[in-house]
Amino acid sequence: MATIKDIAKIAGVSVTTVSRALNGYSDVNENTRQKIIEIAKQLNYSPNTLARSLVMNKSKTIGLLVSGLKRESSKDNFTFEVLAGVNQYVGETDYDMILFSTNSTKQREKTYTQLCRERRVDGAILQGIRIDDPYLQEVVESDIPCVLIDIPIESETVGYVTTDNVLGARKAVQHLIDLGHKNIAMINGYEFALVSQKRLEGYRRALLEANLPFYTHWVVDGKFEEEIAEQEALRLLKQYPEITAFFCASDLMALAVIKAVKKLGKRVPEDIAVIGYDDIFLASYSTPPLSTVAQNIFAMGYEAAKLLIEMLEGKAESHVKVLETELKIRESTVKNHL
Amino acid sequence: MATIKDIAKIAGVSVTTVSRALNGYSDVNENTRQKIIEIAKQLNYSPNTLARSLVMNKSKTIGLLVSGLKRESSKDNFTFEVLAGVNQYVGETDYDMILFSTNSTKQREKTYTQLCRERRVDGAILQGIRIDDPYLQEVVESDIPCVLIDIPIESETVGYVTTDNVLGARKAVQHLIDLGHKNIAMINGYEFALVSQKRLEGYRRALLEANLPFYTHWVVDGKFEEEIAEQEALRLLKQYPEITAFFCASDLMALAVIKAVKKLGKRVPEDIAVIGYDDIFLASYSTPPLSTVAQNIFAMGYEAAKLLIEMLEGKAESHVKVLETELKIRESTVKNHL
DNA sequence: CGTAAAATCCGAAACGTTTTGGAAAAAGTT
DNA sequence: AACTTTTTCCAAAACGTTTCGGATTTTACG
Repeated sequence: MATIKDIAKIAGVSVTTVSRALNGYSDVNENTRQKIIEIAKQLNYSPNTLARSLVMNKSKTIGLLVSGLKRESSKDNFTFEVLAGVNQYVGETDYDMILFSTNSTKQREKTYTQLCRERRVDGAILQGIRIDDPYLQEVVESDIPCVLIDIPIESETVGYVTTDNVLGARKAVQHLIDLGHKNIAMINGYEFALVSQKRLEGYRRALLEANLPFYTHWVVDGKFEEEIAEQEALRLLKQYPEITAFFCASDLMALAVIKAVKKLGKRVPEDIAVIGYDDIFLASYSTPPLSTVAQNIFAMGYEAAKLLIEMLEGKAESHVKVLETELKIRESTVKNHL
Repeated sequence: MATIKDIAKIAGVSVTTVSRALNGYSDVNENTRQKIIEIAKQLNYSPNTLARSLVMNKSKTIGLLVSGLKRESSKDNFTFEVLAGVNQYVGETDYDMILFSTNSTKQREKTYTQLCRERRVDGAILQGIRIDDPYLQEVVESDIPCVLIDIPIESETVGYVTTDNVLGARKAVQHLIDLGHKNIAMINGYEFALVSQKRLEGYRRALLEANLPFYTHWVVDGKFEEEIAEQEALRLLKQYPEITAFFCASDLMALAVIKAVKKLGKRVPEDIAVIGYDDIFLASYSTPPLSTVAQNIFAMGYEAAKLLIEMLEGKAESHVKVLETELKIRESTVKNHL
């Protein structure tokens, strides 16, 4: 493979000159520059990024650390959309992206930090890492610039992007209240998931604002799993027949709740209204189509990449970005809506 | 960041020894090795892969070139599953993976080959590249080892993994024939898509084997798009009322066909049977659940990565892998199945 | 004890770039 | 003609690693 040296030899100049010519420095004669470019083209020259990175001490590479890059996670394609968003922005720059999956064998042997340092990534984006993951702390405390998705930690070298989960949940519950519901249960996700805490907060706030009582026994964790959500919904519906609406922390769980409602011979939304969270692809295809709080996950990925690269170039004003959510009203809460 | 030199200085040995100690060579005393390892640990040393790759002339990196890493492609998450599969296998090795998306701005400026050569990937996996993409030829003709997904090109340096699309289609159509259907239309994908050609071939073969006539006007291209598929199905159903079944080259199109059938006031499967291809997530959730030909896309990614790395290590017996498909019979062809 | 063999170590070159600090040549200015 | 300035070029060092070829020390053995 042709190197800068080969070009230099043929052109009869030093490697310095070739390097500077190819990189557009002004201290090389335009004629020799053209000659060099011509030769480079003929030799089909590609710069060796490895060598360049080594001497420049930056790789123009960002690492994307994701958990949940497994088969099952194609249901909610959160990870995929983040990935696509990151990829989109990265593609607009001269950075490349290297993908580390954390549920691999490697993870157990090497920490995220090690992976990043070995590959000399300039920065990293972390997605789907659990808040109690010991390695998370390690990355955050390292000097590797990184931006987190849905985890609000901020420092000199770390930023994050998230959506306003409190507001999102509030809007959802408010929508139910506006429809006249007074007895609204919540199927939450996972106690230690930050988004769950936030969405619970939004649920509570909405009730409070409407002067409705908040019952802790009407809030259950579905662990983001369909089966559990279905069981819990069945239990709640039997135990508290006064419940007329469900707010669920994920669409998948909301779909499970609908299933439960149907099993009891009741109708959605006439008897029980159900609203989800995420706006996964399935939501608009289900029967009835699911009302939900849409997050623009693609945008989260895009903004995360943008933020990270701005941080790397030292031109980030803020280290945090909060995106908007959108209430999508479909027929699981309002019959014949549009 | 600590280097091998720092370790050498502290340990009072040469860099050579440190290198060889850390890499497990046998010509270093076990005591000094332990001392070196200890120091490395204390300095929190991580080897610089860039430097290593530079001198070894291999990067232990594979490139994943995908098209279709865009927002819309989350419907059929083909790309995602391939990615997950590749990632899975790569995670089991000491390789890492760098992701190139071809629908980015960069693509227009740099060819795939350039991207690969600059980043010095050892090999590449190509997914979703159109068969008439001029850059495809370039990669294949370059000396970069690569494996293609669903494109049967084989050479010294290129292999591929695919599923048996002819057989898959044949099984689907045979299933319809077994149910007593004699007038079966096909909604195909895209003329230049290889899978479409193969599936058409399978459709034709199944008809032939059953001594049923093959009408070219009963085969239309839906371009893998829902709207087109729906329109074409409507047109066919009106024009040829004798049609009782549809074989579709993708699940999304099959769902669109079901929509069309319903619009005409007919029932699936009683009046019209519909079978798809892919087994996307949505297929099992639709009403009625969609019969389809399932491809294990995750496995395709996994096998692609495996094949590539075997090729890189020089231990690949064959350069091609053909995976099986599975006929999934649901209620869009057989009422009350199970 | 002397020598052969084995064990342990190391210096230096190499990988392909960028960059620093000038040097040489050309052009401009009195 | 004698300078200054500008333009154009380059040698050498540096980045962090691996590896080749050999040197030195220790051990084994007669």
